[in-house]
Amino acid sequence: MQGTLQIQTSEGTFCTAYSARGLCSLNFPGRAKPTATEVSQQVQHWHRLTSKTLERMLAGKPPGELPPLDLSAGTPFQQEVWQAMSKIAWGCTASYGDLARDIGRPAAMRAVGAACGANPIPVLVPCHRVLAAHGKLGGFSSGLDWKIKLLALEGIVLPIASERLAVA
DNA sequence: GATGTCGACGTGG
DNA sequence: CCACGTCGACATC
Repeated sequence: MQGTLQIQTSEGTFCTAYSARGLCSLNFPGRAKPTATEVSQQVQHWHRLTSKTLERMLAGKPPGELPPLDLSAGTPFQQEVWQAMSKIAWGCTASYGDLARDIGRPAAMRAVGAACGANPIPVLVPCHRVLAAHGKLGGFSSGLDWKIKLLALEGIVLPIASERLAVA
């Protein structure tokens, strides 16, 4: 670990941690002690990108340039899931089943859900853009209210069951 | 239609 | 073992 830093936002203080490879974790306000350490120039640069990205997203704008993300902490399966997740564009959504199909394990949707919950970098690795099938909200380990807020910021409107029936 | 139960998957406790 | 951020199939009213 190369260091830990904080980001002050209108929503509270986020905590970040960096490895030699890039950003390796991000915590919502209140989920970790706001400690900070001295860091290298390299990490300071990454942290500027992280802060900027977070601010943009909280302002309802697309993320812009991301710092390198170090997902090597997860198991191979989790890394596959997280990588598939990062490919979901801003303002778009996918279901747990979709992700399972993307990584070639159509029956592993439940495991995908578990992997989403283990995501070390929420928001930047957009776990909130993953909904249950048929546009239902699904769950969110760091608090459903965050998921709702983030979706709203991206202009995503949840389909309603009765609407789907009308279309079909 | 609206419910209820079942099995499949990977990981951590 | 079990519990999870799931899902579709099938069974039954």
